[in-house]
Amino acid sequence: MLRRECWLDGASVAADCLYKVVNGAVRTFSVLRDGRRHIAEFYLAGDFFGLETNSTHALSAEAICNSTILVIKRSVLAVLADHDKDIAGRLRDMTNGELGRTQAHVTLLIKTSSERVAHFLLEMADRSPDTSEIELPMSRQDIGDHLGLTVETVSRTLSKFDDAAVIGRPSFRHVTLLDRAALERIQRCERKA
Amino acid sequence: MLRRECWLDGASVAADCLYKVVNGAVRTFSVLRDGRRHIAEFYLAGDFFGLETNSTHALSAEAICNSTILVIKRSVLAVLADHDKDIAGRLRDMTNGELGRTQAHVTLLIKTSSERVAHFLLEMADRSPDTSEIELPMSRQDIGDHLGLTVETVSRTLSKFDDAAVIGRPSFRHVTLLDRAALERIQRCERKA
DNA sequence: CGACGCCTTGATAAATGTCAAACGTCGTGG
DNA sequence: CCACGACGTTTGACATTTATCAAGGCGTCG
Repeated sequence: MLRRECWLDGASVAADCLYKVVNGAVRTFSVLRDGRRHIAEFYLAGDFFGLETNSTHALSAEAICNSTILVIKRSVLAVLADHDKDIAGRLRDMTNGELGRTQAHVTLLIKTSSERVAHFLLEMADRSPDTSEIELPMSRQDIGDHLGLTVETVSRTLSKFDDAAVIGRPSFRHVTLLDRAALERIQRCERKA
Repeated sequence: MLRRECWLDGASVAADCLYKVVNGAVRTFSVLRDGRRHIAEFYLAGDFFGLETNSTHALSAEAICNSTILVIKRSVLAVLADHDKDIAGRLRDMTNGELGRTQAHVTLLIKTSSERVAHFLLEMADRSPDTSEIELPMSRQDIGDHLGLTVETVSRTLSKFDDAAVIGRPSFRHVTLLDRAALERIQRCERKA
């Protein structure tokens, strides 16, 4: 179990283990030479991370609040998977899911700032216990680094949504979805083919 | 075997099969409601595609020149994988590789236009038989849709590289890397952590 | 030779980033 | 308990990047 601000170096530790967020929140990220940081994904309670075993583009991981993390040795998992088809299948499904989410994120990054923020809010809402009340564990900076936007743009976009009564902001880290349909209209994008 | 401009609907066909490019080139893509298109990946001779089995964000595929495609039924593959650990392992490695490439592409999309184009050229060069002579099977529009840029920006960036004697352009679809180090400097970005 | 498609280039506009300042919130220490 | 300071957030003015619109060039194929 790991506690707040524990840090996992992408190059050394991550590839060796699989992790499960028991409670709290984790971000996986990479830092560019010039200091820009990209947050690949946020993982909330119940999520698994560390699935990517590709060595060249390994990500690092950090807890963003007090968190409890379950660590699973890959070597142990491999043995289990060899004997249990169900475990192997679930591993495969998780990797496929991660691939799908990553591809969706790629699509997200070619959109406008409003579309990105709307998508992010809807996604967070869907992952929350209450689908219209969002407790954000991450800062605006984190959101920006995840969406490929600056803090200022994230903040301005949220203000715009607030002005349009699409969301409410009882506090910095707490967002209320007032008009989900509007958000979905803004985030509009994906089509069958 | 499929011929030029054959089209695979992401929703129906793709999830059922795995494909191998015997020769030619294929693009996987999704189209947004407003007409914007995003090309997820280009696949050249020897590459496999159709690994993503995630239903919600399924991609479509198209050949971009005369191509020969090998089609592998997933149901058959599953049976083979059950009996042959080697096949299962290779499937897993391919999926992991795809995940890594997709994550790298996400990182790419937060960079500037020059960095994106430089990265693209280096990647294509590495996948070419001759690592400094690139035959591009795709149009500028395709490159733009892959990098999240407009045709004009792609063209201007190439012209800039040309002016700086970083690349040569004997013809539209043929690029020569004159100064690989410069490209790598431009594309500079990823750091260990 | 001419038409068409693709590519390049230029002028302009829109979106987002940068820089700077003010505001709130929260934790700390007087 | 209140005052202060640090930090995260918001907002504004301005700069830069990239998209958009428009025109012209080049190459290919009928």
